Amino acid sequence: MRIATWNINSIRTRVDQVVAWSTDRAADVVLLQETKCGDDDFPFDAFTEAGYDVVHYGVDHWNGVAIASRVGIDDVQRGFSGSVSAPFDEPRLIAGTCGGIRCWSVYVPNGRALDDPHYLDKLVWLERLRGELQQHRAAEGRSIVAGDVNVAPADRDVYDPTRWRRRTHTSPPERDAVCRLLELGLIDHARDHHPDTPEFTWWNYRPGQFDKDHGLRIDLALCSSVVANKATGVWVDRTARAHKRPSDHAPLVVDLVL
DNA sequence: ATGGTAGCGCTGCTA
Repeated sequence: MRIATWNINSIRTRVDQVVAWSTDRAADVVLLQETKCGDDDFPFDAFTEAGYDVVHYGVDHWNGVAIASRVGIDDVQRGFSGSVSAPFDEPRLIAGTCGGIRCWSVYVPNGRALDDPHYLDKLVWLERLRGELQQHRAAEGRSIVAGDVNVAPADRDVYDPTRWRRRTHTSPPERDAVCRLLELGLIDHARDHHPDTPEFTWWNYRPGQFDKDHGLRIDLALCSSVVANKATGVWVDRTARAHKRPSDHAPLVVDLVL
């Protein structure tokens, strides 16, 4: 079983490349973020023709999350449970059960800047995510919570920590919020497998950033212990980022033997 | 200290 997470920065721009990648890599489940379209504009047919079912949660040209699966999708949840006033009403969360694994595709708010109100929104969003995952016991059984978390959990996940100090993605409150997700019992599988040489998942579009590997590890695959124990590998597919018109993120892949 | 690129959609916002 191969599960991937990938912020694709507009599905309409990259549908061919996403479907081809999923097929070429034989991904069973692909958790997508930043589809940047409403449900009516999502290119379902391209996935269906390739053998993938898709569930999508999008409203307009911002955010948007989806799950593509060739092992079925059941019990779909779009967004948070309960009331969904701002800042919890954006399409940043979708869950479904695929091949016996509860899969969560999450797109955490960026935060913009430490002195911007959206930064506080990011913190409360992460706390609500923690509550949602606790309520649904996502750390138990077979679960994976993956996506663009927009937080680099530690300095080793940043190409130049000094340059990134006192900015979003690295601030202590954001990192504490990610720690609290792990305290549920979820496991940052990529960190545990590559503790000394973290693989970045995002690079600024600015020329040279990818080639110099000036990136961040902000896409995470948080696994329940059952799933982590069945994982045989976790890796970032940098070839996707080398595409002639790539997303600014590369896919993060988790391989499991169930 | 600044600006560099990309996507959306049409002017500037978001990342």
